[in-house]
Amino acid sequence: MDKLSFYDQVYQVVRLIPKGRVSSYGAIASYLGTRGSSRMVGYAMNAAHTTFPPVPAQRVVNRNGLLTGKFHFGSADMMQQLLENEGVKVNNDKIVDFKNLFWDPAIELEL
DNA sequence: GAGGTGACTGCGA
DNA sequence: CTCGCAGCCACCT
Repeated sequence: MDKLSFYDQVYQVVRLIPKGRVSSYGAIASYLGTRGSSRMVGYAMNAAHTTFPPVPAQRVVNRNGLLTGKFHFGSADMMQQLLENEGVKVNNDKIVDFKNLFWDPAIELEL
């Protein structure tokens, strides 16, 4: 726990997100016990592409299911392409039926 | 050591 | 309903 940096904790949780599912920054932050630091989760994603194996950051979106960080993938359409490739429908940079595809580690990992 | 940044969130007007 | 502001904390320069 304490041996891993906050980033590493975020990376591991994000990598646990099943294919075809999505999660939110706040959910991950809350699971890590830093609900108030939801920004840090997003910030961690900033370095996600520098880690290996790469973190499926496309599965992580904001509380509204909006692809806020799409621009950080290099191309604005990249994130949407990746999501659709996994079976997640995206419309106007927003995940379709987000609440249904939502994956909360605090609940899923609790079982 | 101190300051600035940020892929968010929640509440208020 | 939409827009704006403040809080939050780890990492970087």
